[in-house]
Amino acid sequence: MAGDGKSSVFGDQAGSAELLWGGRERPSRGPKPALSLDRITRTAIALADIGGLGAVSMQRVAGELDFTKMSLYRYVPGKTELVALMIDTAMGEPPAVRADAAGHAPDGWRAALREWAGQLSAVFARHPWLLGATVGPRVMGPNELGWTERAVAALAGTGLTGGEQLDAVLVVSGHLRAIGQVSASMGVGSARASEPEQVMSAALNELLVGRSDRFPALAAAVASVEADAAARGQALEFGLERILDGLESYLSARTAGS
Amino acid sequence: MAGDGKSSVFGDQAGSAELLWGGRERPSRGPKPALSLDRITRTAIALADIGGLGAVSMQRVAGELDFTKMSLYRYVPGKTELVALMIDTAMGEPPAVRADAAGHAPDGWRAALREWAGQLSAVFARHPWLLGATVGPRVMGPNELGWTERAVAALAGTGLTGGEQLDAVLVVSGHLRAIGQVSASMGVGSARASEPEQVMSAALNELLVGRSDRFPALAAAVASVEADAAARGQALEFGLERILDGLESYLSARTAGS
DNA sequence: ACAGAACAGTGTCCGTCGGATACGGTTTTT
DNA sequence: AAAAACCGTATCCGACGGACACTGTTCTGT
Repeated sequence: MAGDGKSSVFGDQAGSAELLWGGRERPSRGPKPALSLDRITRTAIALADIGGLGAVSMQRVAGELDFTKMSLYRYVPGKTELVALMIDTAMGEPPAVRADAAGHAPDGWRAALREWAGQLSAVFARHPWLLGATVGPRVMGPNELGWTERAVAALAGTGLTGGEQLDAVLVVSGHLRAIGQVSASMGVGSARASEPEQVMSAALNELLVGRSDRFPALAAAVASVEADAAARGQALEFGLERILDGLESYLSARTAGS
Repeated sequence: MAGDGKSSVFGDQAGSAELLWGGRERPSRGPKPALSLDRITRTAIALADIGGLGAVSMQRVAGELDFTKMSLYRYVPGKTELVALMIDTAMGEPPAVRADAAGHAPDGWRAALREWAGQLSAVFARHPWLLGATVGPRVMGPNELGWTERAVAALAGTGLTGGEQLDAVLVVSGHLRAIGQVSASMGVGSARASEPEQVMSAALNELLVGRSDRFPALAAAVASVEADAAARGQALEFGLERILDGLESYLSARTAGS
């Protein structure tokens, strides 16, 4: 395993890597394929957008295309690889970022990163299953890598080291994922909510009834949210701005010190 | 669905809520149960710790206990509820936090939150499947709620509004989850790594070979990490401190302004 | 032109999964 | 002692991911 010729950090996931990055030229012999990788992937994404990742099965995808289940395996080695393709396709090409001659964002790293976060957040909102699909080790595709590139590029001119740039991007994307998590809970149950805090506090509130003695701080916080309507709907922005604040103060402390 | 008598944000998850929070008194008639909810849950956790959530199936858990698969359904309504129990049990009781008479942490909110993060991070390291199990809407159990209570309590005396407290806790826990994600990738593939950045840059490096023109900023950042050994192993702390910095600067700006 | 190689899609089979149902044995209440 | 309640088991089901053998189609080398 670790001693074979083609050593790679990808391990058993070479199939995904090849499919995501490889050219896949058509063989010149045999009948023309009636399906295409792209069509399969997009059909699977459409199913996932409606019913979640659980609604995506080989037979359902094939059925949607009026084909047999096994025909899909001519295009995709297995479901794992299909999901990998779904992820990268659903991410889409990262939006182009404005940059000056030096490759830096004209409005500064903070605005660039903020815009990047908003766009990525919109992707998560459009494809909620992405949050569940991107847990655990996997191979990044070109689009996903492109998104990361954009974020790192926004931080490139700031004086942050390479490792710090990666770490910072991880913090921001982690926050977006966290927000996406609770946003994905929206519309579940009887209390229709439209904002993350509402979901959180609605769910928490029900649990906390009659138990505020066990969870006093939490009960107080939830009660405060329920009372103060103006405090709602800011979870994404609040967290993001706090992270950006933290980066900014770190940067100014660093430039002042050195 | 939304109009039935017992309206609840839990929707179809009443079973989990009852199992997690309800007393579950033994019925007085019939033979004594040979199993216990706790034994089943702990067996399932042990399986998940070794082979991930995918290694947990009803028959495997039952087999481990030398029982039939269906016997488990006397204790648990379904697998969803079993996983909910696994989550809350694996989280464990939140560690007690030192507090003074007013309920505030003696070393300040920053130290308290930092310690909380370290402890929660250790839980995620011990049970990596928790990251994958806690995606999507679900009912929080008493332990999970207890962890949240501790974090909110640490922020209770800071001047943050209730909603901001919840948001801040969400940011920190989101960061821990993000770190846990890439830490869970460790040991996959041939490159044995022990720190998040190493995993990230090792996986990224392999993809970036010969493609640095398409991803210049990323390639530069990764190269910098590979070169600078001292920059490694700080992902958790770096991100956490940045978040705490951001909260601190927000707090000082607020108290200065009002 | 023609044979054979390389390919595409199908039909059938297997093991595993979560779960429903029906049943016999056990313990307590009346 | 009878009846009710409960425990664990056996059997069955549909859906899942996937292996394999097979027929039909298309291109290539002679």
